[in-house]
Amino acid sequence: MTTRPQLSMASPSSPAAALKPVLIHLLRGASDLASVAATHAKLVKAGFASPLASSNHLLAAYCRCGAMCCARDLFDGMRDRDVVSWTTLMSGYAAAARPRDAMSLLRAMGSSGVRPNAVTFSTAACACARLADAGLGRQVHAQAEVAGCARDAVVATSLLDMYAKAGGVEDARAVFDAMAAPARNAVSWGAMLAAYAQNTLGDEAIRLFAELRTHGGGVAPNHFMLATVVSACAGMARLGIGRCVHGAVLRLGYGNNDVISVALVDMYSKCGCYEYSRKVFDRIEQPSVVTYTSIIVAAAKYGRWRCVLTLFNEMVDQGVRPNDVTLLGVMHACSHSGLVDTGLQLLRSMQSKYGVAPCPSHYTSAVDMLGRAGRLEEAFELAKEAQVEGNDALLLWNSLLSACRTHKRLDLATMAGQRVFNNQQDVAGGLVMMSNAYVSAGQIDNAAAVRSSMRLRGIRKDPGCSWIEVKDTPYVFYAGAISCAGAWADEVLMLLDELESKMRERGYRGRLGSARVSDAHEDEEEEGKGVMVGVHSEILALAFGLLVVPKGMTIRVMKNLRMCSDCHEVFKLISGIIEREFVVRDLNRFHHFKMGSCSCNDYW
DNA sequence: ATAGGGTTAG
Repeated sequence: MTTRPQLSMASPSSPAAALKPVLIHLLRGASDLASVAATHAKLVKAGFASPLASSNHLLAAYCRCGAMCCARDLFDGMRDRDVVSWTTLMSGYAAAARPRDAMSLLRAMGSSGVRPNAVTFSTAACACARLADAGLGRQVHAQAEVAGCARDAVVATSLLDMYAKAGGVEDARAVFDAMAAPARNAVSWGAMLAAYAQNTLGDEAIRLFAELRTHGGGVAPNHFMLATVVSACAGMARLGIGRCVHGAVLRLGYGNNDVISVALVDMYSKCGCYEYSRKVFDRIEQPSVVTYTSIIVAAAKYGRWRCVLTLFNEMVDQGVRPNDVTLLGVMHACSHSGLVDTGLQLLRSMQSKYGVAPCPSHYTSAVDMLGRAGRLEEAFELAKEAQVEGNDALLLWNSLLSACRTHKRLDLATMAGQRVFNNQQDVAGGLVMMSNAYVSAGQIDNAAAVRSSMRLRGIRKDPGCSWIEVKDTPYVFYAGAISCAGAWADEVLMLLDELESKMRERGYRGRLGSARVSDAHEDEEEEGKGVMVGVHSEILALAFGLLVVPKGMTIRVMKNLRMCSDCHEVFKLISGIIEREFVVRDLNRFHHFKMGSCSCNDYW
């Protein structure tokens, strides 16, 4: 930021009183520490440093620069402090990712006798949101209620957001419901939509969006809401509704909004329609880092590495500097296409070439690609070199464990498993990996032991499920449970029998449904309830899709976990037997099955 | 003067 010479050159002959508004104006426009400090000096010289209003402006200016030490020194030296002084400093701490300091300031404020106002409560709620601490947030809520501020639109919206970010969607909704309808403005509707979307309640987000249009009391959808709803559709892979929302985006005149375009690119790619993603991207006039990244990530999901590298080079040529997410997307593309050395090179050169330091996720991606390629010793060395901690470490070592499983390297799996256990974090994923590694090595007893220790310790993993959208309605399938097919259940079974025998003729040796131990990668709670014990959810969803999706239409199956190698083989075989195309969305990529093969070329 | 919501990655 530059200072404004025409303002700093206030006439020396002007009376001091005239200087004050000029200096205050300077402060309000300043966002760099040097000019704030310079103006501070001038204020002191002119004798205005101590009056409350000037100090508050200075305080706000220091907070805007993120110079929290300067802000604190100033605050501590102030003779008088009013609610604005306290609130300004609190808000500075919250914005500087120091929510704990903001909250201790709230307590100190209480004992100093200055009464908080609506802005103070809103700021405190924001700090609690950053801490994701609903307990502390509830105390703020209670204080605001007592002070009569809780119905204030801004306070209520901040509290709503706080509950949502602390995982209490019901509490967030209660705050929303308690707001009088006229108090609900575009921001509160947007915050409630985001609350659902961020807590993976996409259906609720879509329902609320519909409610806005019928009972919104004149509040029009804005770009915040549209981006949120599109992202909710992406999360649930709901192509039908996603296209409707895209229509609304265009009708409302937001077709040129970058943030919405990014959400649309992501939505179409997660719905299995890369071509639509491409169309949305091609309409963007001046793609930014984020828009380039969204299409790179989309192409990476489809294993289109040539496309990814072309886009990446084009972006760099255009002078758009890649960020950490872009580079991760390119690395994923390398990983999913077997371009191990290109990917590793990128990891080693990202700092010098693009000024981006490798994050834990970049190391995880690199470990993943080495692991897939069977270069497990290198993967292990790199994992150690990365020196990551906490949840990041879990992801990293899990990735290695998964590779150990695929390549039946129990020796390394045990060492990697140890690293997972050493992390005091959520270990469910690691334990499942361990159990699967034992299964692959034929050590069924050990696998069972890990599983039962999980049950004893009350550790659960999200059950694996697959779903398919038919005429805008999602049908969700769990392993072994055919009841989801409703009236079609019997026909699903018959079709699976028929397919199994046809696959046999082509050399398939497995079984689609039986109590196989290798099914351990999916939840077995449904065991016994279904007619076909052990049949994987994606196979059920596919069979259902083959029956109900009209011929000629691509069948799109979504899955919340990664597809297992058995199912991958089965899907390839089925696509060769039946002349239909189907797309499976994995946890992290797409598989397009056609005439007996898959777009991933078995790299996954 | 001080305050509230959104996109890409996992």
